[in-house]
This record gives sequence, C-alpha cells and structure tokens, in this order.
Amino acid sequence: MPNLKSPNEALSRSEASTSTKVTFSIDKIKNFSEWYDRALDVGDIIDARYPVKGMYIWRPYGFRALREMMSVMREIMDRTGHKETYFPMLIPESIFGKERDFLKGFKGEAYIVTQAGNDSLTEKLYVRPTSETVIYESVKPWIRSETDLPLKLYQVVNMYRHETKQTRPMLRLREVVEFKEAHTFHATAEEADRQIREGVAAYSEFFDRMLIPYIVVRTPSWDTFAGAVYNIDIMSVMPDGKALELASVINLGDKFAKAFGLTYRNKNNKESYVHQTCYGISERELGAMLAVHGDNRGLIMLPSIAPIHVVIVPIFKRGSEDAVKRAAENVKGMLEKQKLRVEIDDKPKGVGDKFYEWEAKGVPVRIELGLKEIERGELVIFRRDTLKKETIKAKDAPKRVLALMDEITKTLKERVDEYFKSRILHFLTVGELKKHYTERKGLVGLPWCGDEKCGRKLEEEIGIPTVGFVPEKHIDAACAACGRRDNTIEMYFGRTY
RNA sequence: GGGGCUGUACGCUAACCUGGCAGACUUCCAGCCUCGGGCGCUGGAUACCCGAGUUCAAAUCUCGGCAGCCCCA
Repeated sequence: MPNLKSPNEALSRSEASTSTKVTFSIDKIKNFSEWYDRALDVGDIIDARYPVKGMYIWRPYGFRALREMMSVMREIMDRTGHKETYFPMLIPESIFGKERDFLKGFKGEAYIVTQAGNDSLTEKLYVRPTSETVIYESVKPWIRSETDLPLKLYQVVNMYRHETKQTRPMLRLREVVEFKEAHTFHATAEEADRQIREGVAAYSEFFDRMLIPYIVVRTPSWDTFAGAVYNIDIMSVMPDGKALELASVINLGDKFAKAFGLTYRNKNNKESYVHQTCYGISERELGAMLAVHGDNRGLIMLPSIAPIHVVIVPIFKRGSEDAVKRAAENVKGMLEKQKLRVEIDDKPKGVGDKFYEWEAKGVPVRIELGLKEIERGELVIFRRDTLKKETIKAKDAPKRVLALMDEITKTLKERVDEYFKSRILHFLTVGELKKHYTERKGLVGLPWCGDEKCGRKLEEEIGIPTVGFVPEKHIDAACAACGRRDNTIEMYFGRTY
C-alpha cells in the first residue's frame, strides 16, 4: 500500500477536507505512481489485494469498462477481416521450443506445468506467454494452397509471463487477462509487409477512438521481438514522463514458417513458406486511457467506454422521497431511450459522499434532482471533465446529455493532445539535450543516421534507452553521433515501463 | 541486473528506537437523526503478513519467505 508521508500529500489532503476521511486528492503529475494505485482503487477498477505479484482482481465496474474497450477492438478486428478463434493455453515443450530465438526470448519468463495431481508430466507444458507457437503448429493443415491465404486470426485470452520487474495493475502484469493477439499468414513478403501497415492502421484507429495519444515508430534492429524480422511499436507517454509501449506490430518474415514447416503450394505447384505477422494489445490500453485522462479528483471515463454515462443523485427532503424517486426514474427512462447507461444512486448517504464517489469513478455526467428542480421542471447537470454545473429544462435532458457526451469527448481530446505535445521533445545535439532535458520526462528525439553503432552510442551518451525511429521521415540535420547528414532520421529515446 | 525502504482492522495510522494489557480516526453492523459537497449522537464488530530463532516474555530484536513501494542500470 502506498505510503502517504510526503509534505505535499499532507497539504493537499487537509486542504481538500477538514474531515479525517480519506479524500482523493493527489497530484497526478508530481506523484503519478501513487495517483495511479489510488485512482484505480477508489475508482472501483481494480482490487490490488491479491497475494500474488502481478495478479489483480477486477471489480465489476472496471471490468465493464474493459469489456466496452475490447468490444471496440473486436469490432475493428472483425471489420478488417480478422477471424476470432481460440487456441489452448498449455503448449507442449516440443512445440514451444521449435523456434530458437523465440524460445530464448520467452523461456525465462514462462510458467511451466510439470505436475498434474500426483503425477509428474512426461512432457512439460508451457503456459502461453503469447501464442505464436501453438497457433503456428496448429494451422499447418489449414494452409495448403494460395487460396487459403491470407489467413488472419485473432483471439482474446489470458496469458502469463513471470515478470521480474516491478509489476503494476494493467501496465505490467504476470497475468494478462484480456490479451488480444492477432496472427496473420501471407503468401509473400510484400503481402506481410502490407499487413503490417494495415495492423498499424487498425491500431491507430483504435487509439484515436480511445483518445490515447501515441507515436508510431520502428524498433531498432537490436531491440526487436524474439524471432521477428522487424517490429513497429506504438508508444505513448504516461503522466510521470515514462514511455509506455501500447502495442507492437511484428513482421515475422518466414522465420517461424521455416521452424514450423508452414508451407503452401504456389501456382507452379512449388512448396513455399508463408510470411507472417502478429500484433497484440491488452488491458494495458485501459490503464493508459485512465492514466492520461484522470485528474486530481480521480478517474475520468471516456464516454464511449464508460460503464455508466449518467448517475442521477436524487436529493431527498423529508416526505418528498417518493416524488423525487419517481422523477429520477422518469429521467432515467428518457435517457435510456438514447442508449445511455444510467444509474440512480438513492443509497442512504449524504449527497457529498455520493458526489465524491462518482467523481472518483469518472462518470462523465451527474444529474442532481430534488424538489426544487421538480417544481421548476429543471435538472442540475454536472460534467466531470470541467467540474461545471448547469441548469436545464428537464425535457431537454436527452438532447443535452447526448451533446455533453460529445463535448466531454472533445474536451478530453484537446487536453490530451496538448499534454502529449508537451511530452515529445526534439533536440539536435547531445549537448543541447543534456542541457534542456533535465527532468528527463517524456520522449526525446535526436537526429540519427541509421547506423546501429551510432544508435547505441547515443543511448550510452545520454543514458536513456532507444524507443524507435520513424523510417520514412527524413530530417535535415546531422546525426548527433557521427555528424553525417545524408539520410538522417529521428531516433526517439525514453525511459520506459 | 544492483541498491534502499516498508508490511498493525475495509482504509489510514499510533505504540517499534528502549521487548511487558495494541490506541485513535474512518469503514462496517444495530438504533436515533435526515440527504443541495464528506452531518450529529449511542452501542457494537474487526488487526500486529507468514515461518523459524533469541527471551520468563516478541507487533517490537535476528534470520528466511511472501507482498508492496522507491532509486539506479
């Protein structure tokens, strides 16, 4: 559990409330780690009190948000020609170990089942840390000729990796609960290459719709996925300035095809290897979304995935309970006709309690409704993004609330764009970077000639690891390592999660 | 990969240094009071992370495990 002893913390707490109740008021930028843990707790997303490192309990409210987010992902996958499947979680060692680099990359963090009941197993079973091997082995008989290609599959499953780094809910886990992994099979290298661009486009659409800011980069050759030819990473930046890999789109070439004997008969009746790609996302995207949009009062749910769009808080006076309740039900009915998810909070608690609670959970709109409003035919509407209240005619509620969903989305987008812009910095030389990048927050770009030696040298000189580069975007500057000017591109560096 | 810190009730915390009845607030339960930004009152429930060691005696000291946080690479 977080330790709350910093002076800032004590100050913000006492300022926010005179009661000793734990108030959610944490400076997200100054104290992101603590903000994140507390916001997910008070915001009803995760219960972190599970005694196994890297595994967390999803609360219903949080899980609903995840489900909404994943349904957007499924919609995009389905629309772009991917078919949803399922492959087993336990993978025999003989299959898991078929591709050397992959085995080397994942062996250290795979959970391995060696015993069942009282018997030890004759062959070890690997719990999937990702499903390349089991899928590639299994689809072999599905692919016989070019007419079977391209084959584009995806599954949404849980997967396990024995992370040794510090774990964090949603961002770094040992048990990933909703791993959406896509695997595609193509006749030619060109087609696989095209699929990479399609995969990046699909993910870009997803992140655009989730209002998660990102840049698309190519990972340097010395830092690619185990068994990959190259990969494209989609990177974001968290409020503490650390970079977060949102997704990786990987071109596997025919390396796995060769290891698994994945071939088809081409037009000349010649056996050819398929070319493959794979790409995945997970609940990490929800963590990123919540992290970038929340404020010092807690979470702010993006309207498109909010488990509850509107919470109605009835304000009772003695004797008015029934009338207020009826009015609340009436408003709820009107809003639900607009496909809004609405909840009435008539729990016997003070309204202040309720307000703080729903704000921490990030419900986009709150409606306050008491005798005063009923008499005037009005409603008080509070929006979570700006914390502003307005009074409207009750009959205008459906129209106004729907409009507010768009307005809130727009505000969040503007805010997050501005935030992201301030966290991507560009420098021309190492000296300039060292002089100005003192807080080491966010991604930094430096001119780079494309040579691995120079990339590694820069990494070492500035003491920040490479994140990736944008291959097709040439810049007019000299490589910050060797000074060459031809073909200079920008390499991004950043501390990562 | 290396280093540091921490673990007391649902939550937050006191006692730990200097071993000797674990205390407050919050929460929860029962009841009263009633709801426009964390009401009040009465009564009650709930805790020393796990294991070993030292000791007459361990929340406190030592060792190990598990879990969490921070810093550096």
